[in-house]
Amino acid sequence: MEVSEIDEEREDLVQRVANALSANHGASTGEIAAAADVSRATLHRVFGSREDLVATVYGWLLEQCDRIFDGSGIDQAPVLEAFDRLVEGSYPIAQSYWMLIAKPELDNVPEFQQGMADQDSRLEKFFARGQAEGVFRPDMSPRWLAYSLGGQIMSAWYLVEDGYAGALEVPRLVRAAVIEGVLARPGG
Amino acid sequence: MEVSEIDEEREDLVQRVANALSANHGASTGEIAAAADVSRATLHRVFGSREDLVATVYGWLLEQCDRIFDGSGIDQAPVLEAFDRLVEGSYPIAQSYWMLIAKPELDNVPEFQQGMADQDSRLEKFFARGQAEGVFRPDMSPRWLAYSLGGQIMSAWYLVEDGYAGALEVPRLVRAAVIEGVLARPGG
DNA sequence: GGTCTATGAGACAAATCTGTCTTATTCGAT
DNA sequence: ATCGAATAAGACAGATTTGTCTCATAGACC
Repeated sequence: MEVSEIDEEREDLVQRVANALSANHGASTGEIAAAADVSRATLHRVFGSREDLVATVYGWLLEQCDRIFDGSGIDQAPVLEAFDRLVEGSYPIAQSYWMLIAKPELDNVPEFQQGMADQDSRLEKFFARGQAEGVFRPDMSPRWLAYSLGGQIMSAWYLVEDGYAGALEVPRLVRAAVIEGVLARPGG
Repeated sequence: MEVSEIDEEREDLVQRVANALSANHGASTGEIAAAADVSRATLHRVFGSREDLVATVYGWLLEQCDRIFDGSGIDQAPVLEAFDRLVEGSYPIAQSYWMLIAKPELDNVPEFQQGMADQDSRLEKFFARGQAEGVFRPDMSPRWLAYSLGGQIMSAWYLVEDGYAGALEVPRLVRAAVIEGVLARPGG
């Protein structure tokens, strides 16, 4: 058994646990284990206590977010191209990431507070860059634009979850709604 | 003690319990009681079991939503006027209402499923009406526009919660972001 | 085949949560 | 001042959850 396979299995497990926790924040270790398709004993062997498990999942989500931001070229790629890649990349973990925001379980863990603040700042800088380049309107704070995008991606996740759109439509829908707005335009 | 005062106190209590549950979905009755500033005994006397308590809060939130929709003139008022009142009215309960969406606790209670489906449909109809009147762009489904607005209001709630905007700015911010979009326009 | 490792199943005590009760206190009304 | 209703505080048993342990099984590797 190779090391990379171990890692892959472990990451798959973390992913499944994250999904289980996202779907039901207060799930017991028994429910999490069932949803992740492992025994409760294995869950404890791998992650330790429930608190450790949650911390591991949170840390993993923050790492995922970092990778998605990196991969989208958020810091240097042309703004509108990065925007599309950002939406496409972050949409799958939208619900899980929202759990980070909504859950106060780890409010007293400075590491996670800092990690989330860093993600927020990075997205805020992206919109500030877009404004400086004249792409985004300058009369709303980059912070609000960042929050707004996050909410749209979350909404798109639920739209797909509820069966009203396909996953492949998400980038188009979010782009149209966020970038262009919902107003009908005589000019097209 | 008059009846109306009893009702007011009860409703205040429900409000505080809703806030406590919104801030921490998995809160124990002890935590909820502490957050609502009553004893755990009173909580049980008033609401019954924990499950009954959650059901009461959920029902109350759905009623609130109905009242806000009614008050905004969602079904008949001029679209853009209703839009502003909708945002302004629903913003305070945004986080609480999101709890309804995110929590599967009452998935097996048809009453709540129906109530939420009704709210969704009502908001969807609003956007369909706006499209029919030529106010909203017709190339995105009303369902997506409804979800999108919900996400924006949620984002605005967090923006205020985190101290990056004042409550009074919310209608303007949401209106600008949703209606007009974030793109800079040569035409202003 | 034999061995080693990881896992699932189940049991178990400790901790936590829930629902109920009793008692004392507070507050308003008379 | 006294009464009565509502509450807070605390105790309590039962249920649930958690963390740990043991044992049996399945699969990888020699």
